[in-house]
Amino acid sequence: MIVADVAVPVPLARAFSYEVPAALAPGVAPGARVVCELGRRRVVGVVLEVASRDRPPGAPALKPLLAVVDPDPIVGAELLRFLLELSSYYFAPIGEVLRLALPALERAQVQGLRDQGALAFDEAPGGARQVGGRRILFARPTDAIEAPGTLRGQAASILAVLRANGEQPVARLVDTFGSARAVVKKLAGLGLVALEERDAPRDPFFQSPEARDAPPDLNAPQADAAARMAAALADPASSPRAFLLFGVTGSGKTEVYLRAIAACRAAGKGALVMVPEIALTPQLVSRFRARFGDDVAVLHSGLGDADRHAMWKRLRAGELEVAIGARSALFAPVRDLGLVIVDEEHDGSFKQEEGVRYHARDMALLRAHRAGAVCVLGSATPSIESFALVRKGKLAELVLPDRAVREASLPAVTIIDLRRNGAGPTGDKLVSLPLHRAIEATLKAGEQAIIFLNRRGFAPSVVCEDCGTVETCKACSVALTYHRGRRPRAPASAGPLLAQVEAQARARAQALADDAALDPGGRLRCHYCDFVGPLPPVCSACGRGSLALEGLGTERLEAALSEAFPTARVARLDRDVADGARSQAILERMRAGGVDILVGTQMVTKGHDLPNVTLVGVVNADAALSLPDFRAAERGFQLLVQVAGRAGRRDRPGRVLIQTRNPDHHAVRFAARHDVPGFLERELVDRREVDYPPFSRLALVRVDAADEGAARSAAARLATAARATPDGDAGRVDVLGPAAAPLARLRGRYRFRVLLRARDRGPLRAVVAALHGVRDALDRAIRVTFDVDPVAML
DNA sequence: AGCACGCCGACT
DNA sequence: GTCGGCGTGCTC
Repeated sequence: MIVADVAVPVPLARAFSYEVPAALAPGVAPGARVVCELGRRRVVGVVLEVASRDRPPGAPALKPLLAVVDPDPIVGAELLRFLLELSSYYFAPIGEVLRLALPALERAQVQGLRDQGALAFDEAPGGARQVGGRRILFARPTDAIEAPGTLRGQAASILAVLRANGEQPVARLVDTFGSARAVVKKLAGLGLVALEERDAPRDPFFQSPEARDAPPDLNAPQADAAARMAAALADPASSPRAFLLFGVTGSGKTEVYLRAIAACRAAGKGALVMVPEIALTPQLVSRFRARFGDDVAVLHSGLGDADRHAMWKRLRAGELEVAIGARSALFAPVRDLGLVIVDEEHDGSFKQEEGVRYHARDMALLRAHRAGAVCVLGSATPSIESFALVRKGKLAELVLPDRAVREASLPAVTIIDLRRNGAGPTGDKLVSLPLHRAIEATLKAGEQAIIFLNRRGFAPSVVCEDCGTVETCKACSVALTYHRGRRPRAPASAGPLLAQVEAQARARAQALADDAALDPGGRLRCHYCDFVGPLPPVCSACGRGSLALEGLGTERLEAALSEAFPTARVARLDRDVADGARSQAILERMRAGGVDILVGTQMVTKGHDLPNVTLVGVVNADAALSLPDFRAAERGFQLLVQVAGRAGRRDRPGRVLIQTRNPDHHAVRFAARHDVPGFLERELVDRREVDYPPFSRLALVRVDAADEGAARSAAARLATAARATPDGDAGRVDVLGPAAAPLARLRGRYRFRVLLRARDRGPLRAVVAALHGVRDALDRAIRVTFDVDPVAML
């Protein structure tokens, strides 16, 4: 009997065996999608293996496969082997990994399956997402006017929104008004709204044609790096095959990537490029398109499922040879993979923190290695893991020491000790006098400033003046952040420019004054569970005291700077004002000179060049450095270097001010000197001392449950079981904990963790495997997840 | 994860 | 007397 082992989309580690009917046999091969019955439902699975097998007598009969989905296997041999290996490395069920990696079923395929008659394909089979052509339904207000008082509630609100903002995609209305779909239909019935279905907008990355560029001349280090990679690409047997490209911001890493890709294509092979989520911008993509034309598959989250499927098929067919995308591009079915590039390899967004918790950088190295491909990790601030791999000889280091534009020099960094420097004229301690003066000078010179503050909102916490209690989220153990209400904009008077500017400044100053008096329009928000509530009039603990706003967030900083520099145009960039597209727009405005001071979080770190920025202020370096995480110093350092890199381009020297209460912290000191290798060297010493990665391997067991006692005792059981394991007992695996997670309660669930640490991977894996058995015996109200090579320790 | 089967409360 | 709550058990 021919038997197929099939990975099905359920969180089970094992594959399931099915009988291959003779009629389907030609299409059933490893990597093929098939329809099969699982329990009582039909699912789409992926064939892992096909074999002729005798069934032992008495064994229960196998169910037959019902249909083959694609004419050819959708997963190639190389990718399938890789996915299996990833699944086993992270202890992730293979079905989950495949679901993550594969594109959705096309509507036509579902139709085809239904047409085959045998199947009742009434909806997308479990696990397989179904997609159709992308059509978007728009609602547009008509000129008709309703009889007064006939509309209530959501109908009235939705109509008001449409009349105020013009037509909207119905899907967007649904985000705000849950039942918008039905309401809009009703409004259409009344003739108040017109509905129109349109094709989805063109892919934003391919909207305009891109003129082909000519490769620029390389400087010597670039040429050397490109040559080393080209040599590796030309001879698959050569070594080294994995590189760390260490180059400061502006040193021309991208050009080296482009050369490597060209060499890869010349060798008849395909290339895969991974970039951090926020770095995947039209600007970056146009550089690739300028060099390689439209033969680039851009895999991004805005891609419709149908487009995604089309990209997948074209890559798989070898029609497209280059794929570029964020983390999930790791699974792109590039044919004859010859090169894998991970840009900004230190970036945290390469680690998936949900579901299958894989690290795309680590897996990129693995995939490339198994495929015999060349792997290039690039960064201005390499991760300590990659640095350690260089030390071990696993990665060959290539250095681009200079900024590619010769006259550009690194900015001068000044550390401002917040313990010695008092508040500037704003009165806020976090806007010190030196920072204030620096902003002043920058504005006077007609240049731009970026002020970096890693805290969203107006005030990070709200505290009772009477009893000192901090308002906290009911579901999470974190302080609630105060956000201002949305305020009316200053009226756009048609007067002279100066008058307008002054009017705006007055409005902003007024807004600030209102806030000092605790504007009732403000909201308390939880940054972890997205709870939003009103600001209570009195302390919710003692019921007496009045509440005071504590600390400084980006909103307040924006207001304070607007007030202090009334003629400056101040903008803010953080998650509250901008999603992906809006943030690009704000950065574009900054680039065009429409903003003088940009206040923002992490988001200001990335994006395209801002040549007129000559001042970068880091308001509080300590926020990042004091997190309860062994990687806090590394992350803080990277952040400081990346932000500082925004200051000074071209002919203008830049200035960076770092405010801190820990001026002696090594992350601050080395960042101020732009000494990346020095920092890594020093950090390695610290890591060795505490025996953390890269000197050990970690696995984090997270336990959470709505019931605190249940979570605690489950964590204790897991820890005990880990210690009782042969490797735990023999001390080959340290078991740390159980302990309450730093965020002890999140979204109403109590969280505990057990950290496993070992010198070698084998024993660590043995313990994790043993704990899977313990988990399966636990109550289902308790959630246990295993995080191999954890990054975020919170 | 689904989706069953399976035993105890408020409704026609 | 049923409809239905979600507790545990299985899926080739």
